[in-house]
Amino acid sequence: MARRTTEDVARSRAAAVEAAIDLASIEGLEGITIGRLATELSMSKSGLIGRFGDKQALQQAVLAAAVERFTDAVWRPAASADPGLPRLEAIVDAWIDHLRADVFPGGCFVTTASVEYDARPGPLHDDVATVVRRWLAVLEAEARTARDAGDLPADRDPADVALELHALASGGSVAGRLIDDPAALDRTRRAMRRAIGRPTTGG
Amino acid sequence: MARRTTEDVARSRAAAVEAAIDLASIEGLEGITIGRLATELSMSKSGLIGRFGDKQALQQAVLAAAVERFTDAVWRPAASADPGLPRLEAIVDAWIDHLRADVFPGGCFVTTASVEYDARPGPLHDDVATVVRRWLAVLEAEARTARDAGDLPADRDPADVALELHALASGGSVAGRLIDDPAALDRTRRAMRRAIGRPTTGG
DNA sequence: AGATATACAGCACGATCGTTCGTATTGTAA
DNA sequence: TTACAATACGAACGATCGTGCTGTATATCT
Repeated sequence: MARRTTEDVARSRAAAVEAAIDLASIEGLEGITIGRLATELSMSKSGLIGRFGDKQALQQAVLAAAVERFTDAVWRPAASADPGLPRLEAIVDAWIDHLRADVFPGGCFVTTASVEYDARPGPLHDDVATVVRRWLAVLEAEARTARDAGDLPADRDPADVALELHALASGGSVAGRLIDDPAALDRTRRAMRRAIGRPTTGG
Repeated sequence: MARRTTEDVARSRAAAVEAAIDLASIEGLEGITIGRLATELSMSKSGLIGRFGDKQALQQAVLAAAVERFTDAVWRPAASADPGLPRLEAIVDAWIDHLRADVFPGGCFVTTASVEYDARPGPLHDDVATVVRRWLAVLEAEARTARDAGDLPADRDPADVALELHALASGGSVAGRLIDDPAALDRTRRAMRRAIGRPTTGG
């Protein structure tokens, strides 16, 4: 019985974080309130915050869990593809798929967090920045591999490719969601494929 | 003297809106607080809110004024360029310039507002969506002109170009600001130029 | 000059914010 | 059985939220 209880506790904490992810993907990480989250989880404010210490620790836990969710949805399916261009293409597909599937009910969580903290200092800013830097580094490494293999133009900067993909995915999904345009993700996908295509392959 | 006073009032209202723009570009449109804004303007909460009616009306006024500021910085300088590709290139340059010049102290205001309201219904959502739709329509019209003039590939969808430019500018500037990478705007500019370049011109 | 409208300060309101208590319950370890 | 740590509750804290109401000073108009 000992095991069961421990698992229950862990699951309960995880459940709180998962609920908070969904809430924060809509309202923002700063839009989380202990009261609302506690109500949604049918528990007291003090009981909820007690697990994390304070609100900031909760936000950091939520961010970490959301990154995990993103990694599962985008990186993991693509990791089995060959390094370089094939993997980049797999990432693009998985990326668009995860946006279309509403893995985060309010749009990409990292994008929301990025905008929230891009001009506000603090631990949360640093955490989000670290996450984005790491993701850009992954994309850049794949782009470099692709270029070295001749799958991208030799004069193409891998860091350019990385930022371009990231900007398109986050900007495209936000705009599409905002103006409620179902074609936006298709356009975004085409643009991302263009970004990793050889110029001579055309649009 | 009558004129003077009326102008003072208008200027006072405008000053409130301008201060709110700067505040909201950092903290978000939802992060505006009557109390903080009033303190910053050295006036009472009731005196401030009295000019607008309620907070939502203030937010809408702030959004409208921010759009004006964006238009002044990006559209107006480019409007004198020839329609089509030249104007698109001028827009890209002005766009990047305005991001580099920190026209909005906390990053592009419309981007912040887009992310805030992309998953939240209400009048603010509708206002922001209208603004973005209008801007995308402008970009699309220029792209169509460019394509019809042979400055873009015939099989290139003008709406694709519009969304691509918009996504790159908003996504690129957010990421660059977040990870504090001074080269990000250069990369974004290259990507935007790539988006309106003929494939054969290369990277 | 007197009437009227407006702008704003001051104050209070109910609500909610994050946080901190004290306490009761529970599972784990000695 | 006893001691301990974790969990969660209810209640309350001071602070701040947006928004009313009221009095007053000033500006505009007749």
